[in-house]
Order: sequence, then structure tokens, then C-alpha cells
Amino acid sequence: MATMRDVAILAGVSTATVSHVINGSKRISPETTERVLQAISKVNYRPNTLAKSLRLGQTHTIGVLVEDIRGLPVAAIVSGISETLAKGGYKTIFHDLHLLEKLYNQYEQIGIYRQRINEGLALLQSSNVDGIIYVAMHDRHLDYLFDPMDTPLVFAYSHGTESDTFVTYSNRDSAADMVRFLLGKGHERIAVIAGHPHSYPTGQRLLGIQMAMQQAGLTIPQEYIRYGNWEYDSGLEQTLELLKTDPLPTVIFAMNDLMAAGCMAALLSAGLRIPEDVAVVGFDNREIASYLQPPLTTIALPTPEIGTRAALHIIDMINNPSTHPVREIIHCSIIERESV
Amino acid sequence: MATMRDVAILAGVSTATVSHVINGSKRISPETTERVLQAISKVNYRPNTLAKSLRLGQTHTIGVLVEDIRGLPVAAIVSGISETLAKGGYKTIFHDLHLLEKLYNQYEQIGIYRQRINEGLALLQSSNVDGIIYVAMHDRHLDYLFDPMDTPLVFAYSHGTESDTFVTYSNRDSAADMVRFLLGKGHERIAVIAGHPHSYPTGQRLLGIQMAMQQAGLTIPQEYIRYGNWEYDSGLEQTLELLKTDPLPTVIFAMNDLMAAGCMAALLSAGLRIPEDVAVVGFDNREIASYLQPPLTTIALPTPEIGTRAALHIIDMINNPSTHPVREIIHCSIIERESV
DNA sequence: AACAGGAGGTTAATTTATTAACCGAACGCT
DNA sequence: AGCGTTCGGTTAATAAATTAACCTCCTGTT
Repeated sequence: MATMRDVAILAGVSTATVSHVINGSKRISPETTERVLQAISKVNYRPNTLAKSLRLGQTHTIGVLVEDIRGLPVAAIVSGISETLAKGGYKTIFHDLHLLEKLYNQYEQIGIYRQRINEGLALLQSSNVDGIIYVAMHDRHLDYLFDPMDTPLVFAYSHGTESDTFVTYSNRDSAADMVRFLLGKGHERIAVIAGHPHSYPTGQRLLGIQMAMQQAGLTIPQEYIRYGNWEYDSGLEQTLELLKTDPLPTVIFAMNDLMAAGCMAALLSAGLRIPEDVAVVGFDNREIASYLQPPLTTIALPTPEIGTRAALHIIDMINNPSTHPVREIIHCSIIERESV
Repeated sequence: MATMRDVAILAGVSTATVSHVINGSKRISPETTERVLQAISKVNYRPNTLAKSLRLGQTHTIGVLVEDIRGLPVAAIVSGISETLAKGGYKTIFHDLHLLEKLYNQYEQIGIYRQRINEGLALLQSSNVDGIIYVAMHDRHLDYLFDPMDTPLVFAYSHGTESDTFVTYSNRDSAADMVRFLLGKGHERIAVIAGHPHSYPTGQRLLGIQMAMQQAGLTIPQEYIRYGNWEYDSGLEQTLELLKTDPLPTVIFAMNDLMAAGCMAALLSAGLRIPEDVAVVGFDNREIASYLQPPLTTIALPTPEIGTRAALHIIDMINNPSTHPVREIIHCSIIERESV
């Protein structure tokens, strides 16, 4: 690979002049500029990023640390991140923690989490990244997971603490929106298949649901609220339980599309029609939602926006190191299909 | 950040000694070693990767260029790649071409492809990556898309040319396997919903299907072969056409899961039972396959292996620059569910 | 004529880590 | 005693850029 020195010799000038021509950091006469440019294209010179970064102390590279790229929303977020970073002239160093399997038995394995996360962070820092974006799907409080560090950090999808910058989506308000949507369609007997009882999204979404009901002067009876484990089978099982209630709910709000799919299967096998007898809605807008029979009305996570905003924030933090942490909560949208 | 110089001063030695202690490149007395180690941990020293890479001429970084991370198999492949690279001590620079939208109108836009790909490659090369893995889902011939370069390159998923190293999966043999599997279940009237008529996978899979049939002394009648466009709707439409044949096929082999889903919907709406009246199989093993009613028997792409193998190859090429190109074709496996 | 000042370059220090070449002291051997 | 090794370090060049400081003409002003 040609170096600046080769160019300088060929053009009959010093490396300083070549540098000034490239960066416009000093007036150079048109003739000299032309000679240097000629030389550059002749030897097909490209600046050595390593040398430049070493000298300047910044790499124009952002570390993206993900829990697991195989998680659908993670891939969509990373897509948004990488597009925005590239537009801003930043490169992306990608590191995957491969933590998908362990996603739900979180509290037991907190030590492993902590260790792996900090290894990942150390790796990225040793690559001299200018900033780090952490993309996680889980709902844990992350504050004490992170060793202190001086590299700017933003959380995408998951929450940070109060002193962190993060961008996430609104669990509570989205669930409330959905309830208002259902109310608007004339549904008053709304049943819920929640996720893991103690998880953060479950709590927040339940809160939003109850808020919206209350505002309409309604409540959800205890037997209409059931807890699953986010998986298809639990949606099926809990629906079977719901079918024992009398009167039946007119709509079932499953807290993710997988459980909604299980729910629909149970309903169908009980001979009920969707949405005529019981309507169903989900949460997440996974691929499966549009291929269910009937296609599922659900809530779309604002995944590309989360990525875009997170990337914008990290760039901002690099350029203005003293800015205050920002907490951005992006609204979800309801995707209306035929299950209501 | 502490530098080697800080460590040297604190330990009362030269930077050369510190370097030798860290790299074991020279005998250093136990006492001095101990003093240096103490100093390192005292100032929390970490070697500056940029300086090291600049001096040594290699970054231990691999560029991963993907057409679009939102494509499911791409994310799974990247997962395999990143895991293997990390184990091998390599970092990953990730660059996404965001080409998903344009995936099927390929021939018109070849100029854009070419330009974007080479911009991506140039970007990675300017980051001084030691090697590049290109992950694409499409079936184009890529030979003339790439400007010549000296950085080692391996193709994952898509084909390269004869002179490239690539790892992909077997379209023809997998389709043949599926036919043999169906034959073994007693099916002899096999209908096919193919993908785009002129696409590479369509051609190869059709070839495999006909090969396997021929070996069994059978052929597929012309009216049993229909072409879709890989989308749900086309699976539905083509199944409607197949239902006009007499006798009906006993099984429909859709060349992807989306078309298989459409096919099942058409069958169900025609009052046919799956698999009793007509069985259905797909290709890809997307998430949707396990949630269809009944769950779909399909072919699983060896995505993690493709990633793993590609990563291993690139590492090998870096360490042994003179090795010949290798073409690796990985076998798919049949995922047996309840649609047959 | 003398001097200021600007235009257009160059010199050399700097960023951090690696490593070939070198150097002094201690030790062993005849 | 004299010589050759080995041990345990150090010195300084090197990788490829950036940039403050400096230097030399040349022009314009009084």
C-alpha cells in the first residue's frame, strides 16, 4: 500500500504538504495541489486510518455491543444503527454476547452476565472506539452490571439508569393505546395473557392496560388476567383457562405475538371464530403476525427508530462531551389487521 | 489512558522491557517482571491497539459486509461468524449495505449493486481489516461485481466464482433429499411451487427434485410444477391452480416457507385437511414454520455452520496466504413436523 | 531603501508499541 | 589472568500520519 511518503516523493514535496492538500489545513498553491493530487491518484494512495487515529486520538468508530443478533428486534435495531452511523461517517465494530439462550433465567446467572458484558466492553474499549451502543432485549436494571468507564455509552432498547442516556419504547403507553383502540371498537370485556409475572414489560404493560380501563370507568376482573412465559405453548394453555370463565371475554390481549398465536390455536380448536366470537391482539409485530389466520392485529416496536436515535445520540455525545444524559421513549404504533 | 511509558517510569525500566514482559519476547528477570506487572495493574494499563496494529501491520480485525442484516438467514450467519471470530481473537467490523428492498429486481440495478458493494469494500479496506467476509442472500454471479483487491475475501451463503473461496448450502441435494423423504413416506404424486423461474435456487432445486424422482423411476407431470415469486400470496394463488388438476397431488413441495404458508391457507379454505388430504413441505425453516397449523415440515438452512466455516476459512487464509480457494457446500437437514 | 507581512513550503516533534542492535556485568573455562 | 558467553537489560529506528513552529521569498508601504 502506498503511503503519504510515496506521494510526497513523487510530487516533489514534503509529507506535510501532502497532508495539507488532503485536509485543506493550509493554503497550498494551485500548481502544487495539482501535482499532489496527480501523485495521489497515480499511486492509488489511501490514508492509513490507523496512523491517523493514533495521532488524532479518535477512531470514528462506534462499538455496538449486542446481547444476541438472532433476536429479531436486535437485528432491526442494529440495521438502524449501522445506517445512521455510516451516514455520519462512523464505522461499526460489532460484538455479540450470544446470550439468547439465557434470556429468561436472568436472576440466577447475573454473574455470568456481568462478566460477559464487561469483557465485551473491555474488548471494544481496547479497540479505541469513540463510543459504545449497548443493545439488549431484556428488562433487567443494568446499573450495577457495568464497570465504570469514560467512553460515552448509550443504551438502545433496554433501560439504563437515571444517569445514562438511553432510547427505548413505551411499554405502558402502548398497552394503554391498544386498550383504547379495543374500547373504541366496542370491546369492554378484555382479557389479558401477560408475560412472566415479575418482568418489567409485564408490569408496565399491565399498568397501562389498567390505566386505560380506569379512564373509561372500567376494570378488568381478576380471572381475566393470566400469566404466561412469552412462549407459544403458554398462550395456548392460558387461553384454555380463560375459556372456563363466564361470560367469555370479547377480546384477548396477549403480551406478545407468540402467545397470541397459541391463543388463536386454542380458540380455533375450541370451535370459536376469530374475531367474531373472540378477538385477539398481540404485541411485537413479529413476522408470524401477518401470516396467522386471520392476520393478527398487534403493536409494532419502533425498532429502526430506536437504532437511528441511539446512533444520533452517541455521535452527539462524542461531539459535545458535556451534554446531559437524555432518556428517549419512542411510541409504538398499532398495526391493524383482521383479528379484531 | 495509561501508556506503556507510564508503566515503564513507575517500574523504573524502559518501555522495551515492559513490552518484553507483556509479550514474552525476551527473558526478563523475575523481580523486574514482578515490578512491571505491579505497575501495569496499578495504572490499569491496556495496550493501545492502534499503535500495535500500526507497527505490526495487522489489525486482527475482519470486515463483515452484509447485504442486509434484516434478512433472517443473514443474522444467523453473522451470529456464527462473530462467535467464531471472537474465539479466534479477531474483532468484527460490520458494514450493512441495506439492499433488502432491491433483492429481486436485481438485473436492472446491477450498477447500484456494484457501486455500493465496492464502496463497502473500500470502507473496510481503509479500516485495515485483515480479511473480509461477504454475506449475501441472492443468487447473482458476483464475479464481475468486485474490483480486484489484495485483502483475503470469502463469500458466505452466496457463491463466488471458481477462483474464490466460498461456503454455501446445497440447493440441489437438499431438494433431492426432501423428495426422497416424501417418497419414503409413500408420496408419489408430488407437486412443486417453485420460486422465481429464472433464479438460481429455483433452477437448482428443480434439478434436485427431478433427479430424485428419476432415480425412483418417476417423473413430475408438467401441470404439477408452478412458479411463484417467493411470497405468501403467490403460494396461495399457485395452490389454487394446482387444485384444478386431476388427480390431486398427495403432497405440495413449496420452495420456501412463506409460499408453503400461503399454500396451506388455500388448502384449508378449500376444505382439505393437512396432511390427510394433501401434505405440504417448505424450505428455509423460518420462524413461521413451527407456528403454522399444522407445524410445517421443512428444510433447515445450515446458517450457523455457514458462518462458522466462513470465519474459519478467512482466518486460515490470513495465516496461510498461499492456500488454494476452497468451495464448501454444506448439507441442509430436514425438520420433520406434522404437515406430512 | 528599509521593513512589515503574507504566501507557500519545510522541519521536526508527536501519537504508542515493537524489535533489531547494542552494551555492561557476571560467570565459566582453560 | 584472559577470553568468550550469557543474562538482563537499554537505545533508537520504525510504523504513517498531523501540526506547531519556522524559514524564505516576494510584494507593498512609507
